[in-house]
Amino acid sequence: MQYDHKKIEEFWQEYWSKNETFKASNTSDKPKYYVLDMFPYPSGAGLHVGHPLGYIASDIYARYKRHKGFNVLHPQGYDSFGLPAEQYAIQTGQHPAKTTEENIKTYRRQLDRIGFSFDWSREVRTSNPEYYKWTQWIFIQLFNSWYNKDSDKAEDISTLVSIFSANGNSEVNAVCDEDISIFSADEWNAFSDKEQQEILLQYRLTFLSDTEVNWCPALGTVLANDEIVNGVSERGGHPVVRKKMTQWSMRISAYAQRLLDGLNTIDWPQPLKDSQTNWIGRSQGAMVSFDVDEHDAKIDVFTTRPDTIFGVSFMTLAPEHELVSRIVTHEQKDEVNAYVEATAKRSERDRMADVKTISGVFTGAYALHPFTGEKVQIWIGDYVLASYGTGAVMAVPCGDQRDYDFAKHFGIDIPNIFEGVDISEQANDAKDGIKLANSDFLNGLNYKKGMKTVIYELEKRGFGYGKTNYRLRDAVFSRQRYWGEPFPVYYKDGMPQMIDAKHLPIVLPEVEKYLPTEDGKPPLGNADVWAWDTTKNEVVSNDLINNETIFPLELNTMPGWAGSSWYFNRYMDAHNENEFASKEALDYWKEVDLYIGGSEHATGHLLYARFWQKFLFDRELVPVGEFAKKLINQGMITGTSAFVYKVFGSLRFPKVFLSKGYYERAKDNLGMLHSRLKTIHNESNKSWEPYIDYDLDIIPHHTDVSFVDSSDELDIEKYKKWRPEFSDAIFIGEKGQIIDCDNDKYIVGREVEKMSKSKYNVVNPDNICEEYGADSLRLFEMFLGPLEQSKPWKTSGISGVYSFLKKLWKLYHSGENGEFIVSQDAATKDELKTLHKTIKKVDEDIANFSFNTSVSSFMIAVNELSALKCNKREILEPLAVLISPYAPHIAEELWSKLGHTTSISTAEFPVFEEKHLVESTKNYPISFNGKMRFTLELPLDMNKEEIEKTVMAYEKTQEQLAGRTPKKVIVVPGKIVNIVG
RNA sequence: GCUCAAGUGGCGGAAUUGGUAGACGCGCUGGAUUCAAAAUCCAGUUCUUUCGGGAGUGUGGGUUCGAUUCCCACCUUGAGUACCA
Repeated sequence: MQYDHKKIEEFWQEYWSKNETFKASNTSDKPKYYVLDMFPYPSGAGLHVGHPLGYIASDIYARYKRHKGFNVLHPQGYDSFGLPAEQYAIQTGQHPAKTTEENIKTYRRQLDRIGFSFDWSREVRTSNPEYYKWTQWIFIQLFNSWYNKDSDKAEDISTLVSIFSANGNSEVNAVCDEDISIFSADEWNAFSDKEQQEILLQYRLTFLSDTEVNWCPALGTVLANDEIVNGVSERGGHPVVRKKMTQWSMRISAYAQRLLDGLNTIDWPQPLKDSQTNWIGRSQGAMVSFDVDEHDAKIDVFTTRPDTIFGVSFMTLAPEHELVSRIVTHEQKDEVNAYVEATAKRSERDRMADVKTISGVFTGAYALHPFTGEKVQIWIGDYVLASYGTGAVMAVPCGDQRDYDFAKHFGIDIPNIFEGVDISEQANDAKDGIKLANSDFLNGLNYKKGMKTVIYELEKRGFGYGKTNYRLRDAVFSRQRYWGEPFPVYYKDGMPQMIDAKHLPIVLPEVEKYLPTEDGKPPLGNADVWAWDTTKNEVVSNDLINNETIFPLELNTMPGWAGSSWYFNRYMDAHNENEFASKEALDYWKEVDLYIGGSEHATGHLLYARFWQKFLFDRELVPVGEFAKKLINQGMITGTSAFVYKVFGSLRFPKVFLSKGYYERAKDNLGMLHSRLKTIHNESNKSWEPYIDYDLDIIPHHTDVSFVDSSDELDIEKYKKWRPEFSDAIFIGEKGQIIDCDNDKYIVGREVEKMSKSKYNVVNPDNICEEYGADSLRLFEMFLGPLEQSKPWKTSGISGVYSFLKKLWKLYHSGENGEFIVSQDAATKDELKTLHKTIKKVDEDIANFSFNTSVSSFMIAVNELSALKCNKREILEPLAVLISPYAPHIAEELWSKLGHTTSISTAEFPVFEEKHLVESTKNYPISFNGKMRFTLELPLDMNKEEIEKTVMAYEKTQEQLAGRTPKKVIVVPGKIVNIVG
């Protein structure tokens, strides 16, 4: 019987699903282990071979952990709210739910075919009302919470209300909006309900505010900072402008420090930690107040270098700064206004792109230096950003290059406050080993001491205080989209009201159009039934809205990251209707032990999910403050695009394509190409016009990779069929001949690019499973290279792992007709050595996540066993278990042929015994290479003690020979023995 | 600009407490089998050589008996980030 991957894989996939082999229990004597993949967004294009890479890795680990005796939770689901389904709906009118449902079906079919050990009974979909009911519920919890800096955690809003009614807000140390006015207990109690609500909203962890947001007119929605790349939308590349809108925001800034601290407690990749650290952007320094001369105003600045305060020679405000209009002098007014207007017109993108140009205007006003009392000019300049710090800087031109450039450009003084440093060419931004000068009480101090001293003085004299600043902004949580979670919010008297949790979910209403309304409201503005009846507690028609009991519902929906910020907790108890997960389930599974996914989520999903987890932890809704102990970023599998080279120009003859080699020569020598084309014309008996223009060019075109074989030769017939407009084209081969019969080859150009439909380089895993089987696909994806690295797909390489599987099969199907034969004889030393070498390697490899090298050891093992003609049960049985995480189907098949009636996934991982390696040590020749290195010749059956004895004896000889005492002796059984002097 | 990661055959990649560089696979070459092809099996495959050797892990230095591995400088590539005061 031949190795029939199709039959085997179909059989076992059905078996697993029927027997619910991988269903995890929430109670077990075994230790728990939670392996999670980042759940996919089910796009219309389906899976390509790049997608399952991380899933295969996590599946191998999950299966391995089962063999090691763990109760493994390995779930999967869908992040099914998203923009593509909505845009498709806008174009076709098809409901996104329907598109999503269809796409999920395709995904599920494709995933099933690869043989994952997912527990599908726990599947979640973020767009299911049973799921987003709890997303809405968490939103309500956030609304009902405030951040107490004294206890350093989120607390119920009721604790804040009781403080207010007892003591007012002057003593409250909370993370809240800036510029909150102080009130007493009496004042609080005298406030109207609406006034109280307005104040509380400034403290809640999710709050409404008029924020300047990134508005994308083309998409009709607001985008978060991480959804914008180079000033255009990440999806679609549309321009983005700044716009003020009333939006829900999440007070993630409250958690800035804890999100930073938490990074030290989790095993995540360093680059990812770095980018989160960077994104949070903690910087330590001081706030300093400068009085404005002749005005009752202060300019607050944040600086990381307060020690350089005696180097201040001017101040710069952002053009948007609120003080600008107040302090500008009469003479400077026109100039300043013109500048402010000009900057406002420029988009963020222009300002970013135009870093080099120095621009700014003097306001005519002066600030007073807090220590010297000197007058310093106040300028405005667009190099100062309104959104960071206070929107104003104290400029120290000798210590900051931007201030330096600005001062040089406008001829402002550049006082030097660094001892022995030349600042005639550029600013000095070095800190170490430099002492301050011309700095009054800071003279002679270094950076560190200067910082301490100046902050002490600032605080003592009331000019400022030490401060830690974060770059992390509060996250805008509203989207003007249809296909997202509706807010459980209605508006009474203009104030947002939460719908009581027992009436959730608030289900997405039907709409006729998925576009924003004509008066600019979000798509939910199209819904007729979208009002809240507070007496019946249900969603009712908009026509019924009145002032008494029925109110309009929120028209925005939640962003994509809402549902993905807590889904890992839902898998623990996916069907619970009373809680988002039961306490028992949460206490049992606690957190994800291994999380695998792409690094592109570093400052999006992974940061927001940590934020929500910390919030839920504060409110004692989850038992741990970090949701994933270990995280691995799998690399991307890129495509290998293929190119044909089309001759282009105002040619009056049929289309011509050049083979790669000929193209390489012709592209720099178009004259040669021209005469060649002429010759070809003369030789050719085809009837095309003889005229050839000199204006030649060659353009590479993508061609579908499925028309190209492993040696990069193009199947011209297939290409012509695919592109009928080129059916009469002429193909010129490597040597410059017209390709007629078999006289020449057409070779395509190759380039590694991201897999994408438009580049025709997508490889579908279905086709690979069909031809080589899922086991081959799994082995090959691992074999391609290290998990974390991105690497190009090359289908030709798969033959290696495929023939490995065939060899393994043949080893145990050696009967005349290929029937299963297994020997009961005891294994020989060499056979045991092969087995145990493999056990050791595979065990280590999986523990280190270097899956690629285990595939190599499987191949070595099977090659060695084939050479020994070993088909013994004693070897096969453990070998099948070793291979089963990687190639589960063939492993199950062999396992059942060995007479087992349960799945191989219940088998124990074989135990490595070192004696099998030591005892089969081979002979090693001595080589004396002139100095201190020796390799010992050891007898065949020498054991460990004997080796050590021999080495000891040898050490002595060496001591005499070299006159030195050896420092270290390395004994590697089966390899070499070295003596190091 | 800054931060991080990485540079090893024709290709993907092995080799980490510093100890036989190029495992394993692809590709290629030769052979066996075959009418032929596919499949399979065997041998070879870093470069160079006067067949003794010699050189060799981006470049140049350093530490060491010994460096792909550690240190310094530089070059290249990739990723992230960017007027953050």
